[in-house]
Amino acid sequence: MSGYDLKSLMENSTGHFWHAYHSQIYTTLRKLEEDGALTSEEIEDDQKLNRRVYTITNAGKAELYMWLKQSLTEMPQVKEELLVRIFFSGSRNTEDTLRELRHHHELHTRQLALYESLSPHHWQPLVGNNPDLAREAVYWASTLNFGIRYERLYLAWLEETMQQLQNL
Amino acid sequence: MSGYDLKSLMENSTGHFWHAYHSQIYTTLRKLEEDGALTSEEIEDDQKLNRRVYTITNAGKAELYMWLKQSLTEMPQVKEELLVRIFFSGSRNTEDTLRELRHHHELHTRQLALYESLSPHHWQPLVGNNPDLAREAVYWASTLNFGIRYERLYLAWLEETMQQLQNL
DNA sequence: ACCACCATGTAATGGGTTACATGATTTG
DNA sequence: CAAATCATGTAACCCATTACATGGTGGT
Repeated sequence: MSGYDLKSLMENSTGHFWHAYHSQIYTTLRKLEEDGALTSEEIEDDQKLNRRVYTITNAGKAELYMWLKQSLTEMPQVKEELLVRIFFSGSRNTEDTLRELRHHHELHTRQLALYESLSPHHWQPLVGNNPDLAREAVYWASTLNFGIRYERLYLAWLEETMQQLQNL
Repeated sequence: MSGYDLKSLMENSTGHFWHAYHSQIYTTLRKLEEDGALTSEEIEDDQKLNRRVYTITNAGKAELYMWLKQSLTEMPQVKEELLVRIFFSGSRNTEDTLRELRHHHELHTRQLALYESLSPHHWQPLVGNNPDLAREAVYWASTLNFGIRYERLYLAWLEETMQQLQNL
């Protein structure tokens, strides 16, 4: 697919656990082509809409499988800016902190609704009776499930924290 | 405090939502001193143990308060490598995936136990009857609480995912 | 006409990681 | 005497973000 396609696909699939800006995607695709992991061809679409479409090579697939083969042994380190802000909020006006938390409560409520609307049975028709896709779908569903659980955790934590601040 | 102190403090306080390597800490402290947010003095400890101890300036405090004043309006974007791996695990041997998940289950079990052992009433004695510290402690407890909830979510998700993979 | 979306790139900067580098003190 | 911990730094590199930059298509 093209850089643009990849960007769109990422936005509504891996977006909640891995994202990239278009600038990074285009430069990385070029670099991967240099390394031999991808090939590309420019497609001229009659009406001069130029798209550069990439295809993974066998070497590229081999690299992916290699990456999967060696397990991740460390716990990924979290970076949550909102928690840093809460950590230093002792010197802050409580009402300001509450306003910020309420705003994030709204954001995460919307995010949860979005994930729930993407629930597995929605893409069931796409999978159809292809057993390979059905197998992959289990893994995709698992990552979506993480997203749903994460949003629920976030909302529960926000609610508990707001409650505690109101009791100060 | 010194760079070394900061590093140790971060490891057992903000570690689960913000971390930094010593190389970054030392260079950033120097940069903040240049910017006038910190001052430092070298302390020679009789036995020639040189420590460079930093103190925040009023300008530095003002910067911190400014940063707190302007709310975070965007949702911080998550980057979870394990989820990327799961997303691409359709082509993988199920047993390999399960082994990796089991390993992470162990890691997160240990992490949860650690957080639970740090539970707020443990640092109650430190706070004593200082009302300023008591106020701050509410915020610190809130971030620790997030950590505990996060580890529980992670474990529940791992268990559900392992169950589903075993049913394949 | 303007806006949203399709489509692609480069450049500058900033942030973060790994590796290189050193040396003292304390504990088993 | 070896290992862990205290203590500090630099350099190279890589990854990621923001800003700069361009131009076509389709709908209201």
